Amino acid sequence: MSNVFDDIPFFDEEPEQRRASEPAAPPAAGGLGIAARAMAARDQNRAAPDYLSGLNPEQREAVETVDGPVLVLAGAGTGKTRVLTTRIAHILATGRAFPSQILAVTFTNKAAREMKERIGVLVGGAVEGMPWLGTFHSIGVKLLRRHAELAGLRSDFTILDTDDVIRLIKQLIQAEGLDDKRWPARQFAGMIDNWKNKGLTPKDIPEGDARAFANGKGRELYRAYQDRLKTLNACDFGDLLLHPIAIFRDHPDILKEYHAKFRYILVDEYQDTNTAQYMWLRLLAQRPKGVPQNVCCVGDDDQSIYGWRGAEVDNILRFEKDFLGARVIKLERNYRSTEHILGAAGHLIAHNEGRLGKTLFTDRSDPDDEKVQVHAAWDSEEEARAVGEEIERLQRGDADGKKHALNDMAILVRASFQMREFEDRFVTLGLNYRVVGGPRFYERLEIRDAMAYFRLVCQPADDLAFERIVNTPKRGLGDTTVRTLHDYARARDVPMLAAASEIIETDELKPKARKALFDVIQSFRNWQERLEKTPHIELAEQILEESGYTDMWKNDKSAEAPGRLENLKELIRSMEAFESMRGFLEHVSLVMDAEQNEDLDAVSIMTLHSAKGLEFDTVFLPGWEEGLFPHQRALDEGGRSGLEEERRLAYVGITRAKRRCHIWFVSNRRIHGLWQSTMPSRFLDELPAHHVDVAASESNYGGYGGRGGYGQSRFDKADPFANTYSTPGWKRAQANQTNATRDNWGTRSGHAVERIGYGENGPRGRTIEGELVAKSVAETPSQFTLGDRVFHIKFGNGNIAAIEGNKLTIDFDKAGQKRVLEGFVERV
DNA sequence: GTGTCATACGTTTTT
DNA sequence: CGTATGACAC
Repeated sequence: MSNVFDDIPFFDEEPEQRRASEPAAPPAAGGLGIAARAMAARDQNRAAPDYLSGLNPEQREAVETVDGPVLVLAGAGTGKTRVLTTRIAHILATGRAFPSQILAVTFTNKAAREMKERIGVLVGGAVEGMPWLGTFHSIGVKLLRRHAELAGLRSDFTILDTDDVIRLIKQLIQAEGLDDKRWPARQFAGMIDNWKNKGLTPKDIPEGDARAFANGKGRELYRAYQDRLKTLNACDFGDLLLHPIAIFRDHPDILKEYHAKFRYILVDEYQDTNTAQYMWLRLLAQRPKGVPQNVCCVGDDDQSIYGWRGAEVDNILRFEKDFLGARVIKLERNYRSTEHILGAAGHLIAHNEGRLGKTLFTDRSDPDDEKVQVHAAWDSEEEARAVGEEIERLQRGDADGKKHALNDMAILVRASFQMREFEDRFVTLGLNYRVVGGPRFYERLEIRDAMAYFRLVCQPADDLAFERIVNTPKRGLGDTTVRTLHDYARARDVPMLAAASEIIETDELKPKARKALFDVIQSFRNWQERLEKTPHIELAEQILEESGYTDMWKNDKSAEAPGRLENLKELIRSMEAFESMRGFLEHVSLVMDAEQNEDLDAVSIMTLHSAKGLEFDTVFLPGWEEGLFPHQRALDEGGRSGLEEERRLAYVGITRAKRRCHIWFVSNRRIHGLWQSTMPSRFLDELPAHHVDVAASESNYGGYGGRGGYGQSRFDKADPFANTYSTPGWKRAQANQTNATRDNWGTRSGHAVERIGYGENGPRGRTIEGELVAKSVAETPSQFTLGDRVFHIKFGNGNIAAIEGNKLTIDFDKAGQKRVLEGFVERV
């Protein structure tokens, strides 16, 4: 392997120097590089390198099958990240490539960071030497900075975030003379995003799409948007992928250089790739016949939950066709969860069609392991209360004698509005919680303002930044002045800051505005001069001081003002980690998250989507009701595939749990301000009885059980007939319970034994027995008949209009037609 | 330019 | 029902 690298063009500064002074192959030992350290690690034990020990056979195969295409189907909790990082370490240790010759792509910055850290641990020391490990977007930026001119940009282009994009589009819509209320900029931004996810440029978009917006001007508007970006020397997120794709396509010589450069390619979360990312990857990974395609994609089709934003599960299903001779390795040994949790999750996901079909298993089996618990509550308030109680019980340790940390518990919801009820409850309880994934640091008003100042100093052509802060703080440069300036700039095709310098020489503006504008220009000239001389942190402070921005908040007497000032300080502090203001800006445009406080012991509350990749000892999954989960809109707009994605989301939720998983559903939930009667989720029906307990004791089926004061719901207080009322559904349900199958809403299921191992039913094996509860139609006839007059606590009196098993459709006198479980009504 | 009223809307989200 | 955004008046 002596001279194989000689012909490889290097683009990295570091290897470039090395090539000039040293042999091309990675240094054997003693060097400072990551490869050298890895090789040293290998040499210590030639037979079985350290880093390979402790891998199971499949993991080891995935690590050691380094040449040729490999698809690793890694189920939840099967050591996916470990495989990826070890594989990289292996490539380095065996001297197959320099760190800079490995392209490793992730979806989130967090994943990239984690991977870097873990490779560092394996190889010893920090991983400065992996310049091409990052997100699709951060690698896209890197590529684009090098070849910007081929995309009609300068290499110092700015990256716009969604907020900038929307403001820009709004301007364009108005410029077209269109009504921006009828054609919301936000919506069009979404459309552009979707097009770009599919790799479509203005000429490629379907005629129907083009017509659907702005009186048929969709395509022109998209084109105008791209033109505007070019004049602004700016990019949106989609362009970070699309521009490189276009460059690779139009310049085969450049693509060839990268082919030579990237000897090994790895992709994480492959099931989440969209069409544009797929195109990008294929361009880089596919080689002429006979040339090895060393590409390794890792993913899990069962965890594909981003179809709605353009991810194509097909990409993973199609891998073997795209890369002929691909080795497919399944990782099914789970190191995370109990067999009950895996059993429940596996049985649920088996209801999906078109899977690649994995079955997670574990050796660990402990008779003390808790089954997955299904709980019922009357309404969402009681749900929050009961979850809070369970959390406190675990915390105190009365459940199993062990005290559990709040950090090991999480509540995973389908939609963020569900969080509020939990937050309210936890505030009253004084229970620490943390909301993960909410509004982010860099999206805050004051941070965005400050960033706009910095952006404009570094990039004088950034008109969006200019418009944002030209009158913040107030300088008497109102709408009219800005519009005049805007038109002036557009007419001459120059950036607004430059136009401002010109316009103050004319008499187009009123003297007052002219003076104010002059001061702004002077300030920016000043700061720009200091950019190279002054340390960026000092400069940042000076900018915020001299512009009057910090004063603006100091003089603000509102409650948030102190917090905003604190955030600005935090912003300055976070700049310390960067060597220049430009470096910082680049980081922020790509990494919108800020670290959470890990020291505090707190329950995590987050959406199921943001829980992917995480794990907790105890997981609470509230809101398993038809319409919410699966979500009605997913059903309406996505049909069967929409339902399957919801089911995958449920699967993701359950598999986050290591030891305990509590699922909840309620009978009444407030949706859009109105109380709605809700049906238990169909996913509950799809859980295997064998691994699930229906917990009756604590909550008394939403307060209906009436055993002791504990479960008293406000229903009991509100209704004088509560006691008599508490009988029908619940008592019948209890009477119908069989030993193995506890059946919660009065439907007799009858399947006592699970006959088919979870996951063994092939793609078409839809008949799955041993479910928790039989399907909607009950085997026992309803005690009600059509036309019966009934009473419901929330909806009052009504007549039965239809009966399906235990589900009644009732025309209520006041509340209109609703579907409710028969257990919740009483004949009058 | 700021504050107040009216109206619309109401999954999931990274980069 | 609650929030977020926009229009309009002061």
